[in-house]
Amino acid sequence: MTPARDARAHVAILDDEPEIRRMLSDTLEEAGFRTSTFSRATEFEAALKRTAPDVCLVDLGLPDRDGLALVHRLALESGAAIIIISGRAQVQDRVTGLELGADDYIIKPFDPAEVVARIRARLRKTRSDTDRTATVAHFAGWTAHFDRYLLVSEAGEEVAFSHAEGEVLRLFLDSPKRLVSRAQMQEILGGAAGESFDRAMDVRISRLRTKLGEDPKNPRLIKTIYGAGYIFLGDVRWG
Amino acid sequence: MTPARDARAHVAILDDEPEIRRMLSDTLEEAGFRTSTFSRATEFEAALKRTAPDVCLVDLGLPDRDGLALVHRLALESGAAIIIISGRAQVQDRVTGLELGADDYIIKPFDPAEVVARIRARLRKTRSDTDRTATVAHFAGWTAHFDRYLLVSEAGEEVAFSHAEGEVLRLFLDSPKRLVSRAQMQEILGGAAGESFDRAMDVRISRLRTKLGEDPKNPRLIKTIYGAGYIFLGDVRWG
DNA sequence: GCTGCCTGTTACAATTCGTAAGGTTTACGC
DNA sequence: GCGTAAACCTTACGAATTGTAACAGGCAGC
Repeated sequence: MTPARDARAHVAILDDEPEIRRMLSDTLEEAGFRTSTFSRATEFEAALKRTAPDVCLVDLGLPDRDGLALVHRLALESGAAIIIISGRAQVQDRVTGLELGADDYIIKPFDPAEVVARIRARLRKTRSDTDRTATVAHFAGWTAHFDRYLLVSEAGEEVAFSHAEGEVLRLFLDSPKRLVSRAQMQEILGGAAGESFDRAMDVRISRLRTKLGEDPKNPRLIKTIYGAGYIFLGDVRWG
Repeated sequence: MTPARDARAHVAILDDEPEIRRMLSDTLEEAGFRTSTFSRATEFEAALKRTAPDVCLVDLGLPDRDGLALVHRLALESGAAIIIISGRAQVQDRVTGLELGADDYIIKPFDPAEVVARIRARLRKTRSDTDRTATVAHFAGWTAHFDRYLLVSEAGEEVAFSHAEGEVLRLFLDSPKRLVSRAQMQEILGGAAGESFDRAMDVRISRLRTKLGEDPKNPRLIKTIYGAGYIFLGDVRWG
């Protein structure tokens, strides 16, 4: 149903030094991660609109943006684990970095092996509850059976959903309570770029909302973020 | 009144040095955690059967048990976040500690403030992915529901706010009674630099003020500091 | 062929939010 | 006090974004 996603965890690396980018990227690829590297914050942010990495490695000493402010925004908006890499070794730096939402703080110079270990530690906690093979999900009084294309309400009502609707629903259930941009949807659902795909997406979501019994004026599960994407509220439990 | 369940997160401390135990315990209590301390692994394990802490701080240099083995068991059996505290500073030590299931590794001697920050970082992710970002805030007779984009007054009136307005409101509620400069807003709200962003910001704030029912002549909640920024007055309570 | 279902497309309505423009307030020098 | 410049507020407007109804093509099964 979902297109064969890359099973490897995706690590985004933001550092202005090419040496370090390459070193990190090589080490991480070797350790079994998928990586993408960026030298500038703007570039990095643009990429985040298209794809949602599992971990972000962020160097604080960026030329084009205040690193801490970037971390703060990431922490609020992205579901990724955020690991700061920094030359600033003062305790106060580490404390403020962590308070602003970073999940870890690694000091330069660092040992690549430790970076790998710390990334793994983060992924264990973040990812553990996402069973990739699961076919049943519970949320907001509904039970979705992806193998039978069926939604079952608490009262026992059954509502069938289609393949296209299921793709969207699964995408939402895979990352509840975080922003899913249209670009990400396009990437994952494999739509052709362009204006018309947006309309198709709208329609898919509209139909899904109807089946979930959402009030059009005031949807409680699938929220629209104007100019940014959608966010699925509701606690999700797979299995 | 029935004793309310202790809402504070519970940190279990296992260290054989009384000095350190006391120091950690004092700092953490002061930081708003509930603590319990243990000097021996056996004692600690016995306690775990009765109560499930949210975080375990474990010193590796224990007299009565191999610390790493203990960490490994904890990682498998307990849902707590595990933070190793150790005098062993080699990269290899850290890597094996993390691989065995620890969530963080702090080297002695450490700064208490960093321990607090790292514990908080762990709790953010572990505690329940759901309230990663708090979603309800009370202030000045209002209750803001960020998940529903709704302000509810004491009288029960509901006022919807948009995403852009919510961003600003959240920024204020995150740092009440402190000056928030326009530069900070720009960084955090991710606006492009330039004159035009200032005007946009003005409008956002104006609209927010209107929804909060502020008297334009005499705003009580969002105060303008001419030439510097804004300051949000009003006591904020999250949750 | 026909029928039913799924899904994209079109068209139009509704909403959001930045921008422009003009008014008001503040700070500061006189 | 007054004048001026800069900062700030508000309103109205319009471009961009999103929602949804209605239509049409495609593809199964019969």
